[in-house]
Amino acid sequence: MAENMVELNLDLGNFFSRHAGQSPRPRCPAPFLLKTYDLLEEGGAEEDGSKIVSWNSEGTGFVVWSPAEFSELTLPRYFKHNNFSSFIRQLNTYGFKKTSSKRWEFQHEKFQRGCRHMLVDITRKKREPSVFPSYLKSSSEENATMTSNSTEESKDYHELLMEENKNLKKERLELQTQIAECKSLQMKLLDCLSQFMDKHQNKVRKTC
Amino acid sequence: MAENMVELNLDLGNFFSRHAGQSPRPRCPAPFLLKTYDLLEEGGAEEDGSKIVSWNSEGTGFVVWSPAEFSELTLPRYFKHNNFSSFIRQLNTYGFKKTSSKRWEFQHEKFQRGCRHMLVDITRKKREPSVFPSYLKSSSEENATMTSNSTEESKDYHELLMEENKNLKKERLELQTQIAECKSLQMKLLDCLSQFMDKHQNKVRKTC
DNA sequence: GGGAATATTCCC
DNA sequence: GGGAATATTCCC
Repeated sequence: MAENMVELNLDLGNFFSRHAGQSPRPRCPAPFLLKTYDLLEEGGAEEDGSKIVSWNSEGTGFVVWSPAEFSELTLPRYFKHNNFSSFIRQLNTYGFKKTSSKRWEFQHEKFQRGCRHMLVDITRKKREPSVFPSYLKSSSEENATMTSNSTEESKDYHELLMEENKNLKKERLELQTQIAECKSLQMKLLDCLSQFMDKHQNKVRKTC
Repeated sequence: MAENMVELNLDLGNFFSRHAGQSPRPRCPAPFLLKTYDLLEEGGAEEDGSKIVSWNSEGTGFVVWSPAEFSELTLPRYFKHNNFSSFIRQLNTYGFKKTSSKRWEFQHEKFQRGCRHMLVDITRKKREPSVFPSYLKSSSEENATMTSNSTEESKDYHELLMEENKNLKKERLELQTQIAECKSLQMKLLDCLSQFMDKHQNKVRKTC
């Protein structure tokens, strides 16, 4: 059914959110999420009636009933690979949780049957770009000061600093513009003055 | 011929170079380079004798004679896509240069016919992980102060951010001072002008 | 050409 | 599960 769907879902229209600082919510969901959702809608029922992958009974998550067939048959129709582990890696990247030890079931609060629109609320876990390679970081908690106020509500230190810096740069640009205008006006005034000088050379030499 | 070669060239054994800081030379070349080299060895001669892609006559670079066929036939046998532009992007990442405006010819000092072993000397241009999003960077060099003591060893994210923040505030103060001086000078000039006006009211009314 | 986001791979 | 390198895409 979705034979030619693999190359669709180009995320055109992400442009506006991309360079907008703290994009609060992208206009369209990540391709990975759309493909995973669509792959479930399609169902993938086998000839014998068994399923390869499907929503769980409540529609609050999904189950890969046959990882082998899922990898060989389903994945390459939606992605550029047929590795179950790469699929899992993506699920983790987007914050899905494995919710059963007995079967391959995954859930995400915002990934629900019938709620394709909610996918926009699912974002990648952002690894904040650190200057230090992770293997040089101390694993102990001596850095606790940095993460002290733990509530995820308030913007963290980085974001606040970055936001202030962004504003400062904007302000700098405005000030530089002001200075340019100032200097331009100065030139005009000086021109004007020199014209006076020329015309009233003798009389006004010592006025200023 | 190379039907099943696509998934080979896994870079096992790169472990030792990976976590070693400035890995001086990886044990094996990047998959992209091996594939590109191999794809040239294979040749890709057409039925009619024309070539899709080949080494140049000196063996110092290669030419894609038919981008369309190269994209449709060659690329997907070695890579997970059939986009010429993605291939070009990779060439740029590894420092290849387009060496002709008339045909799709590319060269890299270390990419020579018969020298598969030299591929280990070709490395990705490393975007050194910058703390600041590029769209916040001033394009001019006014921030030179920030990278003054250039040794990349010290300073983490917070420190860099705070330092930039501090510098921005200092800069703001300087700009504000400049503006104040500018305005002060303007006032003087205007004063001066008005004195002229007063003194030569009748004569010079239309000079400016 | 290249920056940066997302995808895929590899390893811990 | 997740860090990090490489690959692919998208945009400037």
